[in-house]
Amino acid sequence: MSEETLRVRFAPSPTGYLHIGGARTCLFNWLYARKCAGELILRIEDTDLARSKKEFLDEILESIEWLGMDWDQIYYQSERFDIYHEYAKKLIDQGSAYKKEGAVFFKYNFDQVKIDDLIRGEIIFKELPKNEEVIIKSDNSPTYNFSCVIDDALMEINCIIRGEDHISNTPKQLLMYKALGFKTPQFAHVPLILSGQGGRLSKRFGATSIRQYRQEGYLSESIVNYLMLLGWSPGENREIISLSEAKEIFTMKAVNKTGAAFSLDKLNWINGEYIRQKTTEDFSDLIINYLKENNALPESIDKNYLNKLASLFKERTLRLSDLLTALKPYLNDEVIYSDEAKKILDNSLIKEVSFLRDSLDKIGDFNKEDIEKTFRKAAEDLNIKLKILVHPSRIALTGTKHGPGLFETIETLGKERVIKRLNKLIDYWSQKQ
RNA sequence: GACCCCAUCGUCUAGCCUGGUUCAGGACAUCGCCCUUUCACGGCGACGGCGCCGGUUCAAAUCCGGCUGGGGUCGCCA
Repeated sequence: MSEETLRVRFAPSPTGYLHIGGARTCLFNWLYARKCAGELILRIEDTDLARSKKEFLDEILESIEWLGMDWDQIYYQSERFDIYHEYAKKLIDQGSAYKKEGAVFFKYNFDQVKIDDLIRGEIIFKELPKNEEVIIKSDNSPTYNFSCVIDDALMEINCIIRGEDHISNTPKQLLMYKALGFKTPQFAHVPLILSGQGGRLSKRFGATSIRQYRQEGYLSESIVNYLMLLGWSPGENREIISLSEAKEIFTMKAVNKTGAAFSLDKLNWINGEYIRQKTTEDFSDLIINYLKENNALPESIDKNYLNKLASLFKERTLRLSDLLTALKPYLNDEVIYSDEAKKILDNSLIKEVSFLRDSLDKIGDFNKEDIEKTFRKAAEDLNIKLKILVHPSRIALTGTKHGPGLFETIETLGKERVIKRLNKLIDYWSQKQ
């Protein structure tokens, strides 16, 4: 006796972009399928012809792949209307369904309906709000609950992994399985993702599509990792885990029953972790692509320079989008002093900074070690603390109070830019007097 | 309202199935200290939780019941 092959499915509706919740449902399906050497079927539920759009479909497929998942088969419900009609007729013929007002209604009686749920155990419904359900609408298209049952049965899905919001759909679907004589599948209703406030995610959250997170500079590894942690735990106090590792140790039993609130803070932290794990070269490539996508990469900037920026910012970047502003002084000629920075500039140091500028100008090989030596020597000669030179210099060069180590920053920017910017600060002070 | 699901730090969770080894472990966030030219990283530390009431038991976060609270569903949407 051979074990039955696991067959699961993810069934998105192309009436919107792939959102966080859908992505996680897909993820659990994928993890379970891969862990059990089963098959993942992608079923596009495009029965609502008016609202389904190619644009959404493309985005959904693209996002699934971008996240690092794949599928074994794909079906489109819009191509299967004949099949649904055939089974509706069967139900009518056997007296379980009837036509009314141009639609087909499935009628049912029951004592109780039992759901075999891998995550929640047995769920028993003793009452349902209705005793009939539309299965074919008056425009001849099937309803969700009907096409879903027919397809899950025909595609031999033996474990249905979906959101908890579908629990209440399950009894009527099970009744249809029974009426049609189909073998009933197992279920796994995964908890919902809630907004930070505890409510439904999609309703109060703006940024819910995977595409949007991608545009904001989140890495696919981070999103997948975070989504896995929402409702599942790899154990051993692990927080950072890759898809390929997770698919080895995933179990449905370890999936929680409780809804989980989405935390941008934690996602940001995970994204930072993945960025820090990148090699400088990889991070540099990421930056290049991101800047290009946002038309923020001047042509004069070369790869070598970007590698240096990557190493400067790897430890201090949470999202690639943060770089859009942080990198401005490095990519553009103009430096704008922030309001916060201007306060430090109240104290004019024309003499000291001029001296520093002249000292720096004399350095032959502009490297951070010699730059630091020059700074220390200048401070000593001027009989002031190093800080007194460091803070205004940083502002002169980048416009802000914060940033990477100053000496590395100076080396990266190069002598020409540095001298020019120090002169600009000196001018700024002169004009204030 | 009816039906269904759920309940450990502010948030995500480990522990719960197989009660004692847990005056509950980790992570994010917050706060403090260290490192340091700033920010960040890193290190160290603090804060903070088993919703409530009963029951079972020598013993309950762990088992049972009720209550309360939160969530979901009640569309010819999916």
